[in-house]
Amino acid sequence: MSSERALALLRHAPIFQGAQEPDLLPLAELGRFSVLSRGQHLFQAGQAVESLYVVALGSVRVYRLSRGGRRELTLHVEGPRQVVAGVAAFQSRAVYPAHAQALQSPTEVLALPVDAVREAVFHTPALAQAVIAYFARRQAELLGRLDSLVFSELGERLAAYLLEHSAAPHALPTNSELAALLGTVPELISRKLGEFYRLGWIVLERAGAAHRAGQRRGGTGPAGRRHAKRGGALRKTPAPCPLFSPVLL
Amino acid sequence: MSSERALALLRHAPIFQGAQEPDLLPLAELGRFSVLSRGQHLFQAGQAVESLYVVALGSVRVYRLSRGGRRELTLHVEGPRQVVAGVAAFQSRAVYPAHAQALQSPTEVLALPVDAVREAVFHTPALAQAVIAYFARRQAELLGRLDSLVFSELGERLAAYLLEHSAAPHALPTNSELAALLGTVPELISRKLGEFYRLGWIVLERAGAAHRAGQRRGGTGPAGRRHAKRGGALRKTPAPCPLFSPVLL
DNA sequence: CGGACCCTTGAGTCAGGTCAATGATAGTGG
DNA sequence: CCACTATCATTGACCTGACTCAAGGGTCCG
Repeated sequence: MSSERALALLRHAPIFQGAQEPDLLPLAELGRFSVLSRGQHLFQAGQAVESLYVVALGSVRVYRLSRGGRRELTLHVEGPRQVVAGVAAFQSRAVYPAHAQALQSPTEVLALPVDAVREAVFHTPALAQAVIAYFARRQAELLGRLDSLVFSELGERLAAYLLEHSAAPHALPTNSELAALLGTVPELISRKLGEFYRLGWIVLERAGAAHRAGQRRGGTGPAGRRHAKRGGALRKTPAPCPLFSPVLL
Repeated sequence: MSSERALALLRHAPIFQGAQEPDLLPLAELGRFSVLSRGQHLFQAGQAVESLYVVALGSVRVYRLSRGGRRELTLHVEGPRQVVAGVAAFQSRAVYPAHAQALQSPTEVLALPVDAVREAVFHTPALAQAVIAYFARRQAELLGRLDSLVFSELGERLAAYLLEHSAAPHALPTNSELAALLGTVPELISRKLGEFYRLGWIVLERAGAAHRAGQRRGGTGPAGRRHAKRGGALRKTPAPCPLFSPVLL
């Protein structure tokens, strides 16, 4: 039964944190899994909202395009157990406000019909409470995003990103992906990383031996790649590039 | 009884749209009105969240400061019936994420204790539903804000603002206020408005005869003030400045 | 009249962005 | 194994929007 998998997934989804199994059962039964490959879209901005998705495997990037379509801004990258379009599902004008695409190659999501979700949430206090808490968290994140974009400059945002993601040695996303995440263009990411490298804030390493876990960087210029650390008042060093680990200094 | 006024206010607050009077009664009874004068703070970012506020009269500006404190970004300006700190009230780490201050001189707000609000919302499906819808709207607004800040340049944001607020002839906020709203500094607002004026996109008029409705602009440079129109693909003309009315062209 | 604010401007600086060329890598189909 | 193509990263040249600093004037209030 796929509804068992669905139930297990829903039980651990933060958006429903605190809900009891019986509350989630009806939703789990309506859920349908589907598999996407890297680059495939779950939905495009402007489409009518039909489903809310829970990531089961892989990861999904939610992003908006600039009017000209020349630039994009990544709003979220959701991994397993995270929800995509969780907010849109409760909006009255039911169109997705952003695009969503799979980032890795097997990416599996559970689609839940929005009507059923609304129904369940509105009739189950525990669910409603969980959703409210989730929305509040979400908005706090967005606010943080907002003022980092307005108040801090690129170097700072990049350094913050690197520090935040330096827990385990791992590969850096593509420069384009980083650019979309930080609200800029790939060229600037390259320059900044180069600068950090020259300053000794980061170390770099070929992606060579790396497992090709869904996405890996292609060519590498002159010196290979860098890795970074820094920030307004931050202090930390980085390690190997596509792969890196943090080291305090 | 002030609780009657409170109830009337709550019944028309969008955050509780759809709720029935009996659901709101307990909240209304716990509400306390207070009056602030221009510039006075309802709360500062970082303080523990104790109340959620519903504006009864006047208007409240919610804003964040940059780390250095040199710049500020206005997140919302809430008028009568609107809620301040509606999202913060449901966050687990209970500290206000922003500052809030009265914009006009009598500004009256109804303070509701957050515990009571949470209690009421979590136990009343109609309220929970209303709050969820409100949060979803709120997030959509924030998203719009986000990408206008990331994707469009100042002239465009200013024009958009002017168009959006040109319904009735009325005074423009201070340049500093506009700057905070649009994520920039007062000097640039002045330059851009001047530019729009020279282009004939806006007309201006001394604030002279204007009623001093809480805030009015002080001195006026050379030509007085401007008024604006323009935008990526927008078409509209404006009228007198501090006071203006829109005119299609 | 002095002080506190505002608005307006000129000058100068710089981060961030555009455009385009160069080199590499990985994957594909032979 | 190899030519071929698509995707990336890196850089130099150059442009410009946005910001800072500072000065000049106004208005309003006490």
